[in-house]
Amino acid sequence: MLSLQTLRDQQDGVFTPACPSRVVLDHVTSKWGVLVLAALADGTLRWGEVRRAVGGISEKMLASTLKTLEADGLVSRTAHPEVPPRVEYALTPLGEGLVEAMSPLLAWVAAHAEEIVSG
Amino acid sequence: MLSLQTLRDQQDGVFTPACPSRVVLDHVTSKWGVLVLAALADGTLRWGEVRRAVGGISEKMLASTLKTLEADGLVSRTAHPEVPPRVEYALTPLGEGLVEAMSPLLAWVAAHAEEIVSG
DNA sequence: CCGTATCCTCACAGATACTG
DNA sequence: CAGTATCTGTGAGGATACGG
Repeated sequence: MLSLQTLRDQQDGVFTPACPSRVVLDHVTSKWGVLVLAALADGTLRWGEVRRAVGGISEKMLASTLKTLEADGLVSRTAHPEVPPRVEYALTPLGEGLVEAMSPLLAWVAAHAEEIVSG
Repeated sequence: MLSLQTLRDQQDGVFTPACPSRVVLDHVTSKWGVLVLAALADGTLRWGEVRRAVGGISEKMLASTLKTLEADGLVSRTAHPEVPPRVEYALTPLGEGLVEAMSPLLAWVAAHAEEIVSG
């Protein structure tokens, strides 16, 4: 099974406290990051659509989560100069790779959530 | 690609605000949860070994993280009645399944961290 | 419609000290 | 060795109001 030790055998010092992977892991596994990325997996969404798709996220946290993901190069933002304004968010190729890597985790959690909370 | 919508098509209401999967997702993607689980993927570890394997985690957070994971049925705790005390932690079958589902994500983050932070 | 700005709070998290 | 106890702060996150 893939363990921390296995990863470190392949890549020296990975996931040690000072390693950048710790920062990326924090972004990716932030409270809302996973859900926003998964929401965009279907394709481009507008701001309000992301908000509804995720559900329960405040405007402030959506803005901040999208900014972090955009700064990380995982999500792209396209503003259309119209009235009323239209802004669209989509996964970058990098973000698509990440969502694929997250998929088994999401599927597992969806499948086992009931078992765990009732357990 | 696996999206929120895809998951909801298969399982009505999953990952909506009131769904238990949100709680499980929070536990699993907590700051230290991922790293502790990955550390245990190699096999049984003693308290101090987990602490060293993860790196940078305080005693308080290790205790609290292990408790949450144990309560979720993902990690088992075995206290050996010896002096000095010896306590061992291991993944349960459920936890092993979770770690397998997390593996692609960890591998992806390890592979792309540098690329992301350097922007 | 798509955000910013502001204020507030509470639980996450670190540091330190101590115990069976 | 394997924790618990306590104190403290920081910032993630929510609510509300407002602006382009």
